[in-house]
Amino acid sequence: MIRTHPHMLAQYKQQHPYLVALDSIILGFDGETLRVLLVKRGVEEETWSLMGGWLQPDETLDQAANRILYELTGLTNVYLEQLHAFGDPHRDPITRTVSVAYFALIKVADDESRLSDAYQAQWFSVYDLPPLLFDHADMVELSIKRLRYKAAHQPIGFELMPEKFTIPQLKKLYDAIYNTDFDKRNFSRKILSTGLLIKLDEKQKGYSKKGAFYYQVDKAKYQQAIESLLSFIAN
Amino acid sequence: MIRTHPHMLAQYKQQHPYLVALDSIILGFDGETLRVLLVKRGVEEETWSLMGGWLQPDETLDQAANRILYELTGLTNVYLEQLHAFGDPHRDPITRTVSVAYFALIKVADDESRLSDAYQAQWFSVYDLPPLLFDHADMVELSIKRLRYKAAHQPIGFELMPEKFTIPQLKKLYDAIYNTDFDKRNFSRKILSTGLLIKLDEKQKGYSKKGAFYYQVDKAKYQQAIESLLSFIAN
DNA sequence: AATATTAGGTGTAAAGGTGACACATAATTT
DNA sequence: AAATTATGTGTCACCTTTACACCTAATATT
Repeated sequence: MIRTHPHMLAQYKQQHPYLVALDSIILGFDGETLRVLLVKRGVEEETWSLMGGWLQPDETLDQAANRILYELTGLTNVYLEQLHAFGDPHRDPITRTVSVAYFALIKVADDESRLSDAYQAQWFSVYDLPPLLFDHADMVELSIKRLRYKAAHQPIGFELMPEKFTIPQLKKLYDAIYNTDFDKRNFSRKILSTGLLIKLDEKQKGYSKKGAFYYQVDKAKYQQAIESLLSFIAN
Repeated sequence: MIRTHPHMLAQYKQQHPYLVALDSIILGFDGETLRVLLVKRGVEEETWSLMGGWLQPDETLDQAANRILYELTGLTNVYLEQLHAFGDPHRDPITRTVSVAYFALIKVADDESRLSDAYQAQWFSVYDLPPLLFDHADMVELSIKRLRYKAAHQPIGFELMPEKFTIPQLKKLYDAIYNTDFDKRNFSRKILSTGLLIKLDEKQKGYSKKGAFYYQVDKAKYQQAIESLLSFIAN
């Protein structure tokens, strides 16, 4: 039995334990700019940082990341994915800490009201960030890369949209993600050809004269698309 | 100063530290089958496992993964990439351990001779694995998915090829990765159209009657291709 | 009431890439 | 000298992508 192997235990006891933290890059889209949610955590009043917390003894990493996200936003069922583990020996000057970064995509509208007051949370443009704690700027940078990479291969952008949205709104999101200006005609054709959107009868009022039709995601098809992506790649 | 903030330190002291391990999924290709290098580590004589080790106080995660890979294979400058952190509370029954898994792609020819004897290392087909320690089977599974995903979008397959190789050999690698049989004519057209290969004058002898020309990777262009992928995606 | 304005939405044609398939070629074996 | 076997080039139909033009709906202006 491994469980009680004496050499094994000795080998374990020689090792140094470290603190394990989780940090979340919470990305949102306000209709114009790609934004990241930053907080002033507890006692670190001077510096903006990512929302984070410690791994508890009874949790998996995913559970911990979800818990921490919930503590700040009150949201569950959020798109949340492990990004990368950061383990530079000096990344946290107080004590050696390995941080597992997660990135979350949320619908800003959902959020607004529910934000916990305890953290002085605020949305910042990802292209104009304040100085951040530790290596959190690296984490944000990597998350943008990951978002660009994924959004190019998977219909992941919907995670940042409200329940109903227009094609021009979605185009603005992709413009913001890639910092460019896609052709509206080709963009809408490409998006609609995925068959993942359901056109609603309702039009958006106020923003433009003509008004654009609202769409919503066909959740069943969307789920299927995300899941079948891997088999699909291999022809 | 954060460094000496009293509340801060108190907060840190309440936390539980855990052991941090690294495990490497070392993938190779022998010309026919995609293989993973497994070991019988130290005292765990009964079970095959991934090569792994503990994070040392002075190392980054990448450094630790490289060190551990070197200990087994004697190789440096290997394609090595962080895969995922695994942190189920009970994944290691002896004590709570968070393991950061890395996946490595190596040229089997390189390896052969240099393998350390200390670990009883052996290559196994990824499609026919023995029972593995802890959650190592999950790690291997995830690494195959990642490899399939990446190889579909990036010219990463070359990492598994020897310095010079033929197009039919490369096709066999892709056949093995995707468990399929690509059309040789379309495959070679697609590969050559990347402009990443340099044709050599030399032909492979012995394997077939006609013999296939050897190619090698244009390393400058390859490096550029890997790096420029992100900007490239956004048109 | 008529016209101008503005953003939404549809259409189209050229160019490029992909997939399915046939055949010529080089070198070894018989 | 003929047969064999895997290499490597060629072609054609089809689909996707790109670039660009114009019509439309609804509000704003005169």
